[in-house]
Amino acid sequence: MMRTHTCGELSDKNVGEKVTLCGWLDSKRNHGGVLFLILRDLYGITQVVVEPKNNFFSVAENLRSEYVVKVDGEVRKRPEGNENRNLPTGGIEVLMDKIEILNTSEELPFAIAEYINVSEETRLKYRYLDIRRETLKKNLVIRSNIAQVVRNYLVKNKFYEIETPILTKSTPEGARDFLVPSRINPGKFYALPQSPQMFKQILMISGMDRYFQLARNFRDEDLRSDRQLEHTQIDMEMSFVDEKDVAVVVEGMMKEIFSSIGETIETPFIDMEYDEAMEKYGTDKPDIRFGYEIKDITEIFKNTDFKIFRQIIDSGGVIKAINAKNVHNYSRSEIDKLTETLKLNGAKGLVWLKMKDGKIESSIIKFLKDDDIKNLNEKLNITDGDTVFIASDNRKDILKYIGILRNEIIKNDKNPSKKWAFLWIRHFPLLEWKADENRYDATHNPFTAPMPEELYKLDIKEELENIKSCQYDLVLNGVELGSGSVRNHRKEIQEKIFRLMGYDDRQIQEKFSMIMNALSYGAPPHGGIGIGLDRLVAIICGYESIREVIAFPKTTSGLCPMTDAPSAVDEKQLKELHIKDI
RNA sequence: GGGGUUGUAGUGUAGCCUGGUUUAACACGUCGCCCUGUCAAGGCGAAGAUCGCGGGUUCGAAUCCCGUCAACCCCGCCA
Repeated sequence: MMRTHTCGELSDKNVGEKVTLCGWLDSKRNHGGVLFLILRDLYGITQVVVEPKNNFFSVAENLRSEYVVKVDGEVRKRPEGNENRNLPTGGIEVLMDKIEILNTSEELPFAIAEYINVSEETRLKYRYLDIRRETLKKNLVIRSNIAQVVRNYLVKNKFYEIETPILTKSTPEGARDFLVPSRINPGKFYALPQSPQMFKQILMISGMDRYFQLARNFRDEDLRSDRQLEHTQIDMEMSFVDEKDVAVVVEGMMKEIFSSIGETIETPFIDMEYDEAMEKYGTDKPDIRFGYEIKDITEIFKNTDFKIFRQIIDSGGVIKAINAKNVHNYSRSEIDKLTETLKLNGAKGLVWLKMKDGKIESSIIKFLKDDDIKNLNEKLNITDGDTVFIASDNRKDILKYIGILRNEIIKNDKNPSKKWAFLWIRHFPLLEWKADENRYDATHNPFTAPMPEELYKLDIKEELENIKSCQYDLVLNGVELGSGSVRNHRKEIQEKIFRLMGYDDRQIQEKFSMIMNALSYGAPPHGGIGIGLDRLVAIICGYESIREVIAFPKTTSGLCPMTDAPSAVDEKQLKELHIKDI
């Protein structure tokens, strides 16, 4: 072994031992006589002392930042009063005998220290230096630990880890595929998987009973702080299950993950119908660490003289309100800012009402009768300091606007009721009408099964958009962590859904032959879920951006500043792939 | 595809709105000298930027305008 200890493990117990440490020179403090070297590796930092009489003093004195060194020495207690209590190894130091330079380093673009601010672009270009820093290093360790907890848990619960192909068939559904030209088959392409969806279902049909994989999914769509071209999913599928069975497995897994980082979460998670979530929170991924329920107040204004509400109500629209309670009276400029945000998203305006020093103030105060205020108070429980926001529009758009509004209010609330708020959103609509393409589309994926009691609606045209499905989303603190469903295991139902989506028999055969064929040979009832590992780890580590928990992420334009990918390729390569140069 | 914000020594920022005392400032880092108990060590000194790139307006542009590239955020998109 090159080293006897790491830089993070020596303590009082080792005093008197001869040790050898390897690491990077974090910093050097030269006092003209005594010289301190701070050695760093993954595990921590250790102080090395070099005395002037040491034969290697001049070697040590001339070290530069991030030189890689091997130090032989003796562990000794630091002199009285010179301990560093902020450091696990701060009680001891290594009195150097000998030093060997294993490698040198150029001057760094930025110091390996937490307190140095560096732009994300520079961090990505020198990712290997960024990872040497404490934060990113810690994030990657946490991520690895979580992945390990997941594997252990699933294996313990009789899941088998099975790899599915990265080179697979392009599917017409969903996101844009990444295509890989086939050299051997001119003019043909593989696609990188958007998810192992069909393969995992086929593994159930294969009788593997329970499958999982930490699967990489690829989507050629624009990036965001919570979206990369490739992301990792905890992908799983189970046979002979209903939605509750899947939930039990996932909840158990989350419990173990959180307990591994010293956190407690409550199970079972809250169940919420999709319709209820939309009605109460205006979104299918509500952050229920906060209240701020949306209330329908259309009834209160049914006889109003306020022109805008009048028109909305007369044309079948609705009026909804949120009481921003326990925040503070919003100032005029804060309200203006909120209004601006809503308008950017297409809303027409925002009405406000607040109670200040026991008096009601409002942008529509002259239209409010005493009865209106009484009714509003009953519905919204308005007390001093509250600001109520009221928006109106048609039934469809209002939910979006009021959902955005609620999110803005949440941002101003620093007091969540709890740290981790998990919930299941259940029974999404199965189909939605796509007017521009003149067909129905699966709201989730085409393999999601309708709820058994809704099956008959598949044959009633007027009911198609009302069919509830066995789809469930897992939401944590307002973030969509994962999505799953009980699948169609009966071929004729799957066929019916494809037809509603506008595919004829020939297209079904062409595009989905593998799953359709497999479904005809005794497919068991099955269901599963895919949970975004990047998002999960990001939330746990306290980030909005998943780039902070990915070792080598891409920028928002899909570039990698470190490798310079994507890049141009040789003409020869293109020729082999039968691709014409552009 | 669209909108917004940003781009100034190695790093992070100020200056830009209101063009000229700017010889572009500050902090950290780097380099040199001093210093025997520091730990984001300290003291003294030095080097380092044609202000993302291209064009325009102007007597004069880091500063105003247009274009372009890149980063970040958002909409679309993401079953």
